Amino acid sequence: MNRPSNFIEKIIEEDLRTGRYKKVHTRFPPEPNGYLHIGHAKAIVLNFTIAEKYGGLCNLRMDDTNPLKEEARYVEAAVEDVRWLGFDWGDRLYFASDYFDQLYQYAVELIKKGKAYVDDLSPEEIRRYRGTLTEPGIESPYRNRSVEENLELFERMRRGEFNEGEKVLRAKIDMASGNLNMRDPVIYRIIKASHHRTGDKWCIYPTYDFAHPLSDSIEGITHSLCTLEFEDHRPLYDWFIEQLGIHHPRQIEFARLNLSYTVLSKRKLSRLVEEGYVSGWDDPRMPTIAGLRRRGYTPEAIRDFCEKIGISKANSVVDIQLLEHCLREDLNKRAPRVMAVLRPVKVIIENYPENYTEELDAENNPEDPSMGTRKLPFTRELYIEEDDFMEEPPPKYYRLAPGREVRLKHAYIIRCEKVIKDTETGKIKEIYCRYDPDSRSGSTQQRKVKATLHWVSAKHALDAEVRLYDRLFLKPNPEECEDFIECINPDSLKILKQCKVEESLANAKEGERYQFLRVGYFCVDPDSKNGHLVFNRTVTLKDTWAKIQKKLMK
RNA sequence: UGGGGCGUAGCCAAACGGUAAGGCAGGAGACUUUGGAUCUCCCAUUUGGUGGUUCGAGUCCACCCGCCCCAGCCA
Repeated sequence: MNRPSNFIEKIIEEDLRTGRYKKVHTRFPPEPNGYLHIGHAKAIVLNFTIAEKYGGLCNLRMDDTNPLKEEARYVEAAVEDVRWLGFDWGDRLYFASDYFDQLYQYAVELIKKGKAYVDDLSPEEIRRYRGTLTEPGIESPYRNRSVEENLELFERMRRGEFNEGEKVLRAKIDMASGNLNMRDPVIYRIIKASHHRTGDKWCIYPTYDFAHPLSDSIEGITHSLCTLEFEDHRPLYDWFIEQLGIHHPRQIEFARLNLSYTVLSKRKLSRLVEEGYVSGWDDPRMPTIAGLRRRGYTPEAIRDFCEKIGISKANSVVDIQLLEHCLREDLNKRAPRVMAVLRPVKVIIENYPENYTEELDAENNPEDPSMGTRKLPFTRELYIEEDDFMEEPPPKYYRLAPGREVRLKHAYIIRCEKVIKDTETGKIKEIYCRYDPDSRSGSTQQRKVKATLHWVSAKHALDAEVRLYDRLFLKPNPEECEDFIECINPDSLKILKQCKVEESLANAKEGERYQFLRVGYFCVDPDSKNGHLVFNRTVTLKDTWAKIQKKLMK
C-alpha cells in the first residue's frame, strides 16, 4: 500500500494497526438543500478514495433533518453528481430521515436516563439563557422536570399537541461549559411541515447535531470526516454516543475548500440563482458540479484537482488556475482538435481555382494518433480569425499582415497581397492572398514561417453560436466587496452568434468536448439543436501572445 | 478577555530530532506545421517571532504575535 498521503490517512492507519477499528467505513453526508459544488467534490473524493484505498466502503447519505429547506430535486441532483464524478455507493444510499424512529427512541432513552428534558423557554429566552462567549449560561427553570413528565411532554410534542417554538427537547449537559455546544443543546424541535420523504408522519424533527453523529453510528461509520467548523461539536457528539453506549465513529476534521475568484457557500450560490445573476444551478459559470459539467469539465479533471490540493487543517484559498491546469491537462489528452473561427474575416486566395475543393488530411489529436484523421475541405474562399490579421503589426506579432506569409494549418502557406476595407467603418472586409502550391502540409518542402493559423472553408463552414465564459467574479476574494454581488464580472458571458466551424461538427452531440485549434476547449451545450450548434468555452488555451501584449501594455 | 483550531515560497502542500519534497503561478531558454503541447533551467541559507533543550530543531519546551471557527429551534 502506498504511504499515507495526508494526516487523515495516517490516523486511519494507526487505528487499523492498534485495532481501534477493523475496517474503514466512511460516508459523504450532504444536506439536500442546494446543489453540490467543487467544495463538496473535495469531500466526496476524500471519503470515497479513502474507503477504496483501505478496502472499505463509503455510503452516500442525505442529511435531511430540516423539512423546511430540503427538496427531493436536490437529492436527485446530488445522486447524479456523485455518480458522474465516478463513485459507487452500491445500494447504500441512505437518509437521516430513515432513522427518525430510531432517533426518537434514542431521545426517549436520554430522557429516561435523566439526560434530556423538555423545555418551555421561547427561542429568545433560550438564547438569553445560553450566556455569552465569556459568561456561563443560566439553567432553564424547566431543566429539572421529572423523567415521567419529560416522557409525557415529549410524547405530546410528537403527537402535535404543541405549536412550533412552544417546546423543545434539550440535552442536559452543562450550562457553564466553555463550549457553547455543550450548554444544553436543542435536540428536537417542532416543525409542522411535511418532509420530502416522511411526509406528515412527524411534526418533530431532530436537529443536525443530534441526528448526524447518531446516523454515523447507526451506519457503522468508522471515520466521520467533516470540516473544521464541527471541531467543537465533537465533544457533544461523543457525549451522545457515550450516554447511549453505541458504536463510536471517530470524527476527523479538515479544512474546507476555498477557491480564488469564486464563492462556495450554499447561501451565496442560492442567491446567484434566485436573483437571476446566473441562469440556474447548472449555469456554466457556477462552481457547482452541474455547472462545471455543463461548462465542459471532466470528472477526471475534478478528481485530479481534488487530489492535488491535498488535505490539511489550515484554512486556505486554492488558486483557480490550478483547477484550470488540471482541466487543460486532461482535455489536452482526450479532446479532438477541430477548426472554428469565432470572429470571421474572409480570405480570398487569388491564385486558387474557383469552384475547386481539395480534401486535406487533418489529424484529430496530435497527442493521440489512435484518434485518427479526418478530411478538411479547402477552397478559394476561407475565413480566418479577425485577430489573426493586422494591417500594421506591432513587434513580435507574427501573424498575417500585408506582405507577410503564414501557414494555414494542415494546408498551404499564403501571402497577404492586399486588403479591402469598408469605406465607411474602416473595418477589414476581405483579405486577398496568394498561396504557394508547393507548400502543402506534409509535402517534402519544409519552408518555415513564423505562424500557423486556423481557418475554415467559407462554402463548407457551419454557423454556430459560441458562449465565451469567463470567471464570474472580478476579485480573487469576492468577499472584499461590501456585497459579493458587486464583485460580479459584467463580462463573464459573451455570446458570439456569427461563428464559423468546420463541417465535421455537423453531428456534434450534447456534452462532447473539442479543442478549437489555437483558441481553447469547447463543449456542446444542451441548448444545441439540429441545425443550431451551441458551444460553451470550457477554458482557453494558454495564450502567450496575450501575455506578450499584456507586458507591452505596461 | 471563554472554548476549539491553524501559522512552511505569490497560492496549495510534504518533510522517524539528521541539515526544507512536489504541484500551481511566475521568470529565462529550446523546440514547434496549434504563439498550444512538450522539454531544460531559475524561483525558501530558512519554516509567524523570541528565548531554551540538544552534537544537531520546521519538528521538543516556554513565552509572545497573528489568523480562523463557535452565542440557529441551520447544516
